Amino acid sequence: MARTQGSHSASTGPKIRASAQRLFAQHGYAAVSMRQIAADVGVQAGALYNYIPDKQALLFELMKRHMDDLLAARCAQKPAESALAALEAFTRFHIGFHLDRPDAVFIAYMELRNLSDDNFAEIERLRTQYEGELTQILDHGLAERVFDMTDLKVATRAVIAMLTGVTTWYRDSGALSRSEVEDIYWQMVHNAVRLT
Amino acid sequence: MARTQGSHSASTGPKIRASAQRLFAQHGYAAVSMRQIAADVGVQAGALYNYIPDKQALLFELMKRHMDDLLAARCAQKPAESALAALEAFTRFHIGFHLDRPDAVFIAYMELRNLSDDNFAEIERLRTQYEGELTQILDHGLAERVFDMTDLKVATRAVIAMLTGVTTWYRDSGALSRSEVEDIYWQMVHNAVRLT
DNA sequence: GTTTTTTCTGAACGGATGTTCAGTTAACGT
DNA sequence: ACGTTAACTGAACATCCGTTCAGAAAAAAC
Repeated sequence: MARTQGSHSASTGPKIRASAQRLFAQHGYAAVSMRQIAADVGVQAGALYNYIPDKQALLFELMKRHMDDLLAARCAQKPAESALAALEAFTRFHIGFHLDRPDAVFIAYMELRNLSDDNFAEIERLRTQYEGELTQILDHGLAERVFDMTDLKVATRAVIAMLTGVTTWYRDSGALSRSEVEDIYWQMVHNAVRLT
Repeated sequence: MARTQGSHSASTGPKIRASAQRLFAQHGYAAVSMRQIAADVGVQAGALYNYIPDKQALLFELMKRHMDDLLAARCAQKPAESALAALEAFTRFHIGFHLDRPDAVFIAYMELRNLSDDNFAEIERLRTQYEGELTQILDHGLAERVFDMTDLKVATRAVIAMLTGVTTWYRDSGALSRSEVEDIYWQMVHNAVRLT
């Protein structure tokens, strides 16, 4: 046997990424074999190599796409009029974006050590760029005298860690709606950095 | 060849755990082979099985010990006189304990999905127990009217995520001392939950 | 000094791993 | 209708995996 019915490049490529994303998020990059991904797509392992050079490149592409999406979505937001409004918008955006992509988020945070040195550097660059968005907001808030914090960089990381943490426990089937979760986190973020 | 000079059970056991902890933290459980661990200990792979039933048990033992240490160290703290003092003590304790054990912390947060169902349930139980300590403090603060928060459980998780995040960036060789980091985080945690 | 026990080696087990490739077939262009 | 191309199969490659075990040697017991 060889080429199967209804097979074409346009659908297999995305299918591979979708299967890999789900499997990597569930079991981890190192624990998932190319044969498992192929089986999930409905194809033999060799066929994967028509779409990707190797397993490492598949992981990198998933993470790169996720970071590009994140930065693009962030840039698409309309600029806020004040630092306070900007921080609220960032908080709600971050929570919403991350809850929409639990698998991609999981991979982006857990599989950094499985990237080659070059690939890691690229992802880290994008991550730092995103962090910079929040740093800028907090910095503006300092200038406007509406925020107060001892260390700008530490505050940036603390806020992002707190917000990203929502993905470890939130489930759509749970008691709280997304907007309720956003409200709760926004209150805490605001209090954490507000001028008292 | 067979038994080597200076070999004895009392030192090989701890060596295995130490090597496994470092390698698991660095490359991930699934990416580290028993032969790599054995080589790091200075022994052949087969010798490991005099000390552990299998690889899974090795991972579980590392995580179980970490959680037991965490809960024991927490219980050893003297009780605080107020909710505010208790939250400050918890904040400083959590940061200090976690910065002392970067490898163990990394494993405890990253390798949960590589635990068997039974082992996962046990670790999860201990993690929930630790979370409960913070929930209790926040609850007392609500009763004392010094804290205010919309959702007790969400606040617990948000604070823990923020505090644990320190392990992802802090280095002893960096610009900030540990007590400076503790001060900064304590200020943010306090503000996040204080009554306004 | 001899025997017993503990600790480890080295080889082996069946199976899984990422990746390559010649060959086969479906889909497409004309 | 026919030739070309794109998509995939299935087998093979060398290498690694976790785990077992008979046997050897060092340490401990007597």
